[in-house]
Amino acid sequence: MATRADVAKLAGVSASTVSYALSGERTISDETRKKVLKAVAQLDYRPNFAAGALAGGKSKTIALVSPSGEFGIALIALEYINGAGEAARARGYHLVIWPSQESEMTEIKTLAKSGMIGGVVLMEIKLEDERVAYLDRENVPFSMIGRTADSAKYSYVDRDFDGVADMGVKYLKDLGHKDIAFLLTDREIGVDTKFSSAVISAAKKYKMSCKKIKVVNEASSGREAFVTLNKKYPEITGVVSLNDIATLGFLSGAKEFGVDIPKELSVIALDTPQNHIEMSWPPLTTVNLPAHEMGETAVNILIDQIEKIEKKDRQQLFVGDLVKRGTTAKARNS
Amino acid sequence: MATRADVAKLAGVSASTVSYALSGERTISDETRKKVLKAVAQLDYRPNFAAGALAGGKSKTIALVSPSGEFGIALIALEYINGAGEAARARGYHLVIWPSQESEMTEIKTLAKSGMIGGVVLMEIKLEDERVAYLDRENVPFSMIGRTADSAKYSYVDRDFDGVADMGVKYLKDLGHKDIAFLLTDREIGVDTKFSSAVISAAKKYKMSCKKIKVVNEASSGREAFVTLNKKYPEITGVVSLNDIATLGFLSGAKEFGVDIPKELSVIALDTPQNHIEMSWPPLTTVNLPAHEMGETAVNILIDQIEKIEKKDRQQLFVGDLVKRGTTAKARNS
DNA sequence: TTGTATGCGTTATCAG
DNA sequence: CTGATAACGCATACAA
Repeated sequence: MATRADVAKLAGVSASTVSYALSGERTISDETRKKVLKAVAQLDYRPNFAAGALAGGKSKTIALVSPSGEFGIALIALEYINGAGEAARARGYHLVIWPSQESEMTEIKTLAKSGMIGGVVLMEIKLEDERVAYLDRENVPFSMIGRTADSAKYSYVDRDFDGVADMGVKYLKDLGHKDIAFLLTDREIGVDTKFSSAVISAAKKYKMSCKKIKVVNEASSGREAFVTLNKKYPEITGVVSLNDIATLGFLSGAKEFGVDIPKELSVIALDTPQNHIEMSWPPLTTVNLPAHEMGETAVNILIDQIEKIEKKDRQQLFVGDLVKRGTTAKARNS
Repeated sequence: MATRADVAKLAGVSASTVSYALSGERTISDETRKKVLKAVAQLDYRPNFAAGALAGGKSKTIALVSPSGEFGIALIALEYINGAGEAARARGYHLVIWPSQESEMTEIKTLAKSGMIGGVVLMEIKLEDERVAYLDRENVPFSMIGRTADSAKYSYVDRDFDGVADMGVKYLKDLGHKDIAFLLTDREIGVDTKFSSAVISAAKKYKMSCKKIKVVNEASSGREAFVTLNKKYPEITGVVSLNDIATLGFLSGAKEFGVDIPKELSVIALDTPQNHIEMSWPPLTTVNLPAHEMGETAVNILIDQIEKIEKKDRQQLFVGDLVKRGTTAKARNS
């Protein structure tokens, strides 16, 4: 394995020159740089991460604390992970996966002190999150996918809840719907609360009536939601769902009871994976979450922070795209 | 951050003694060990990975080359990843994620030469895989999730195709089914071929007739498969599916055409994620793939190899569990 | 613009 | 059983 010394010898320069030529930390004549780069290519030299981390005191490795993975979040999680991994590599960093059941503090501590981690990306953020407090206190650079209640001073990417809800609800409004319902889990965590009020205020903005139906992350629950809706709220013509599995059950329930989607009832699912493929018939109209891009961004703002690059956008909100498929149509009464 | 030297000083021993006390690479008196461990605890000392890798020449970091992620594999992939990550950590290793679009050789080379990788876990193995050949040639320890055509000499975990097919088909037989069909994608890669012949021979073993229906990974395709089946093969009472998305479409098609599942037709899906949650109504009977455990095992056999621990089981095949839910019942004609 | 020297925290090789 | 001491490959302050 070629080392920096080998490169130096071949290029006829000193070892440190090679370092600087590669890192750009000081000015180098064009001629020397060319010699160095040529030698690098010839020897197929790749810098040794461990040595770099040890000598420089800073590691070019980022840890991503990943959730253990229920089904629902799993798909999205992988998009985040791949996005983060790609962004890291693009900037010369490594991305370590740290599967963590809970907010295991010992894990986080080992991480922070292993000397091989330059920063941390956190997922599954709670409104009050002790991991955040700890990393902040220990001066470990970190960014979040999601955010705490007191996120003002931290770096994060998150969904733009209002934007997402608005996009979905407005589309129904444009199709002439006036009475809608929304399906949502009720897990007492930030996401649910935020989506709930976002949908409600979007409906209010467009002067639509809006009922909330609670579901859990299962098809059977979505089916029951349909039964409830069908019985209790016959006036409703449009449904916004925030759980794609329950949505599948909902569609299935409609089919079972002979209600035609989208002719009699429109359904739109929010917050679905970007590479959502057609899991239902008719295929579901969705507002996708750009998870891949969010993962990338989370890493990029973290690296900016590590490398002390000043950027304004240390907090970014994402909406995603409305993908019109087969479950939405003009309101039956419009 | 406490270093080994600090520990040595506090414990009143030499630096190297601390190393050996921790690694167990040479015999240490009980008394000294206790002193050392106490000092370690007091200072909350955590070894520095980078220094270890640099000095020892061997890194306690494993890279997992992860697929970019279509929907179909994504779920399973996350289970693999988390399993692998946990196993790695349990043995004092780190798991780096290396998202890789194709079998990008440059990526693999960077990896192998970065000096921070002690071994590699490969996913999405092709029958002929140049990454495998390269790692073998370069003497980089690796294990595979999946296997090449010439896998005899390598370490891997894989599904037991025959076992999985047998489990599913036998269950249908036990329910009195005699004429079955199976849904399968046809991507010209190892998995499809192996599952295809495994199902066919299981059917033959149990003296059942068996038709093959090709699908792609979409609900609409599953729906069409139902239409085909309904028209062309009315005698069939049981269906084995190897694609859970298409299966959803299949169920939906049955509902649309008023065919009762499971009374008139049984459906069982093979090779689904272990934490498969109820995506359909009625909930799908499945044979799960123990992906989490497979990820763990892939890492464990790799570490055995790295640490030159002799084990027989460097190749392991997995079947998984039959989970009986609501889409299977006694054959209508039995 | 470039070269020299030192140290990062370990592991491994010597001695004792 | 234990203690010195030399690498490991690189970054960086310092000298030229």
